[in-house]
Amino acid sequence: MSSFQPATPAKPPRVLVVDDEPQIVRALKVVLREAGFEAVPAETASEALDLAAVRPPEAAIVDLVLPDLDGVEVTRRLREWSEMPILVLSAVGEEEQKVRALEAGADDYITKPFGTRELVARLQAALRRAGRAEGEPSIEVDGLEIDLAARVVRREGESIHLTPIEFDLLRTLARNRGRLMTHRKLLAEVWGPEYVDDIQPLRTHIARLRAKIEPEGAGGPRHIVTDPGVGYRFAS
Amino acid sequence: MSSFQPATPAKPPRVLVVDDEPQIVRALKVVLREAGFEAVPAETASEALDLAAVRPPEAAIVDLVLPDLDGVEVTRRLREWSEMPILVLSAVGEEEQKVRALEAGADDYITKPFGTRELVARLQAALRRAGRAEGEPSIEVDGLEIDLAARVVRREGESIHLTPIEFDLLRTLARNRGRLMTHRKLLAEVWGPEYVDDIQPLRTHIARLRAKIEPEGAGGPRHIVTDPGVGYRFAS
DNA sequence: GGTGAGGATCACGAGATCGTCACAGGCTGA
DNA sequence: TCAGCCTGTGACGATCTCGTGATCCTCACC
Repeated sequence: MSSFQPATPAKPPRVLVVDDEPQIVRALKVVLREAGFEAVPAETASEALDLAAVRPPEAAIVDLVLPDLDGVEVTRRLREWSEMPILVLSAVGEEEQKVRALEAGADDYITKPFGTRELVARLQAALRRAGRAEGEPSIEVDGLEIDLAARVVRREGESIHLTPIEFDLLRTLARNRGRLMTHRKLLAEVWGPEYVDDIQPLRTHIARLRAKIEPEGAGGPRHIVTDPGVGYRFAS
Repeated sequence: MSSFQPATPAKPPRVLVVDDEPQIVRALKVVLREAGFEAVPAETASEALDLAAVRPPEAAIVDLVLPDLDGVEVTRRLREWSEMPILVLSAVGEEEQKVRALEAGADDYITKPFGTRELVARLQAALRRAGRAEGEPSIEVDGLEIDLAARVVRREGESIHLTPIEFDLLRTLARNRGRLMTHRKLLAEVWGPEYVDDIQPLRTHIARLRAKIEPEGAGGPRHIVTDPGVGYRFAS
């Protein structure tokens, strides 16, 4: 997902628009369509979160003021499992709010009234940034070798058979080695956003994965480390 | 890019600051240093482009108005070879300018006057996108290293295990280092707004946190300082 | 020297979370 | 059809986390 060419809109990128003022939603719908996007409207935070979970959009535009949760909270919840660009809209330009939103993981904070061209330009800038992917080298840590492209894992030179879920799990952890991955992030990445609450299967597969890749005699797990109450981490 | 391993980020990320008004440059220098960055100043576009070419910074903050070329042109030229986050500053908030800057490849457009905390928050948001690794800076104070993105805390290079509440507490204090955090503010941030009066649990967790992060033999706590009757402060 | 308020520390227990296991359903290829 | 593999489920004991309340410390003030 990198080229947003209004020219050939085979499948326009979907943008979640969360605002409880109908006229704003309507206006944004028009503006976005003209810019080559498809607006997916939501009036409340919970509706937005549900929509995003069922079918993740390419980006989200969230009003700060909503009937149930505020925009910052929506940002935080989306960020629990998604890296999608999030733009927060607001009538107030208070600095404290901006900092809160940006620290919660928003990509931009736009104060109303805003020009529609500016909005589109900012959205495209955010998408451009998000699209910059990185090549996947193979990873080697401590006798364990993970070839991401070939989908092969070796320990001490000997290849280990992993099931699809096990490999996805390991890949996700290894890509972010050293970094803590929350349960929700792992579940979203491996199973899909609608599974962010199903922790038990995650536990089971972590156990199976450990049985295959962790060295035998060691005291505790060396590669996949548990952070109780938060998630797992692939030790670097 | 793929080089993670901020492992031992003794070197602060460098940020190119391009502005021909000395007082702005000076102010930004202070702000950036406090936020854990090193400012590399340039007064003209050509100087900035040379500096960036010789030793590419992690990000750039560019004023729209410069003696030789304007900020949009600087953005365009940097974008010819670099993906670094670029923030454009300007006194005018005219939409046309914003669109031009963003379309030229700028990551954000900030209108003066701006709050310094907002600027830092936007810079960090842009870096988070760009690198993924160095987004939220890892804070290092006196042998204690807090990697907010990875959710890892190290003392003397050795990683320390913190429980979720302990980490949230430390993160909140560290993000506001130097600033006094009242009991109520800490409680609201870490436990939630409805717990602002439950001071005793806060005390307990501060004690546990200190036991883990404070150096052994020292006289009193060095990192987390008590302000009797008011709150706590993370010493910078 | 006594007193009191605010803070630090500690041990404890309730409750949440984790790892593990056996089992059953579903899918696939022989 | 059947065997083998993959996956999710539910239950269990083990482990960890966190708030509580008691106790101790520190310091200012009388």
